[in-house]
Amino acid sequence: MPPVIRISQISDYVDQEITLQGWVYNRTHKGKLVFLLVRDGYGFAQCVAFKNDLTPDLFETIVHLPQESSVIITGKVRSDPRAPGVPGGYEVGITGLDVVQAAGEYPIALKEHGVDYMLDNRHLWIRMPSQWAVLRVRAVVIAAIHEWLTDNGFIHMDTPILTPAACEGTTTLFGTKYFDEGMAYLAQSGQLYNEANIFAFSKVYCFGPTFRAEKSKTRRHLTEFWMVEPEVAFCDLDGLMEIEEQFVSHIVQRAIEKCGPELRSLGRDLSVLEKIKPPFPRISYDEAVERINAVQAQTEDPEQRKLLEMPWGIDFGAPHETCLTQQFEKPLFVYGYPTAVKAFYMEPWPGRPEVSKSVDLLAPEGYGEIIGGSERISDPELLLQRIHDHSLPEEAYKWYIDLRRYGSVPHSGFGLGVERTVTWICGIDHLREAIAYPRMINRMYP
RNA sequence: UCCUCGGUAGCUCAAUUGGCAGAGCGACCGGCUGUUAACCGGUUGGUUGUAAGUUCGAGUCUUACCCGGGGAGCCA
Repeated sequence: MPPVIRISQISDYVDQEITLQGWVYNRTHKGKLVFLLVRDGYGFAQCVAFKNDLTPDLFETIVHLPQESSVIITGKVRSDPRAPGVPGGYEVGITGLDVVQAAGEYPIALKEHGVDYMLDNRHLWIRMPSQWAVLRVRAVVIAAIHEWLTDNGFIHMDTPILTPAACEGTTTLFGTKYFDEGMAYLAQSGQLYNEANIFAFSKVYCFGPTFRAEKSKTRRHLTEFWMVEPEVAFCDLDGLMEIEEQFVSHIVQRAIEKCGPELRSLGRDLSVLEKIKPPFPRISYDEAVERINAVQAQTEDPEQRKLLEMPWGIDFGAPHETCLTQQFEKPLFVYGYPTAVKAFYMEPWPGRPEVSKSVDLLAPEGYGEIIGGSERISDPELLLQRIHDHSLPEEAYKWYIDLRRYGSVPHSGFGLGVERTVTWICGIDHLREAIAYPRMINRMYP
């Protein structure tokens, strides 16, 4: 048997005999020839069977091969610009074919389907080129995250998933009974543990699933999503923004480098992504409010005008983020949010206690927030006061306050949402396609 | 939780004023040597989301409920 190759490497095997192990994605029957679009996990390649080249039995088998049948194909690779696939441009002239299994009638025809139907068949949907491509990009994004952080002195620390209470005391949590200790809650952030970890390791990050029991029903929310949270000792807000822009640029450039065919197959314009390099524009919350108000003043549509209303002091909604990010080609830093709309642990702006040393990173093209971060309070007295102001149980935060007693330093950190980042890089319009098995308010199957 | 749109064949959708339940795709059979979700001919396919009501007659009108899409809020 000729060597088994990966379709992603097919261009290295022109004019050579090869073997493909894969599945029949599509079959087109043209009388005396049959086109099979075969996928092997690494790509999609057209294989062509001519009646004159094969035994009558084998040709008849190929003519009737059901979609998604598993096959082992031998043949010769040739370059042909007509051949579709990922990457396209090469096809295999079939000389032999073994059917591993002839598939039963497949639920997903290569036609239009509704979202609900596709999500019910998510375990099969991930085989299709668009979903396959997005999930390949996701894997590269995750690898790039680990790569950049490791190369830049960060150590990966795992933080607990079962936690005793709300870390930020804001969002709704999933609870479960925990033996005789009362309730445990699924983590919504590893940040507070990260803050403990930096005093041992200086630069750390956690990476894991995050759970929010909010009844959000939008294209930007999942109840279970993945977040990477770096935290850095001796780092202020400016230092944090420098890290973030280097980090995000690396992720995007790696995606272009390693997933060009996948991104192109999704219809993504790579020249847009190639511009994602430091420095990123930085504007204050104050300026952002002014910019939104300026756009709002020129908006004719009364409905849109109402959505863009933006008095100083409120947090951005989706329409505000869209309005801002459409003004820039690169991701946009907005820093200095009102203290009142942010978490209790954020350092106040010097001389402006109503503003916090916080910064969000908004992805361009209307994709919106992919990072939330801040400099953390380092003074123990101020931290204690904030805990009281937010009516949080002091006893539960004893260990966290300890961190400010024993060698406190200015420190900062952020959280990057993996699915939002993948959604933006891929240019798709819904978060649910950026994870293999999305968990949403009314979906837990499959 | 709120606003809004929808639920008819395996899938995507039609069905005029309340008057015979239709098409495309899929599947199956046949034809075709360059298809890109091929195309052409034929066959197959129905508890119209559930329950009640109005009516000679309901996919269509009324009420309640269930399920889903899009948006808002909240956030990554």
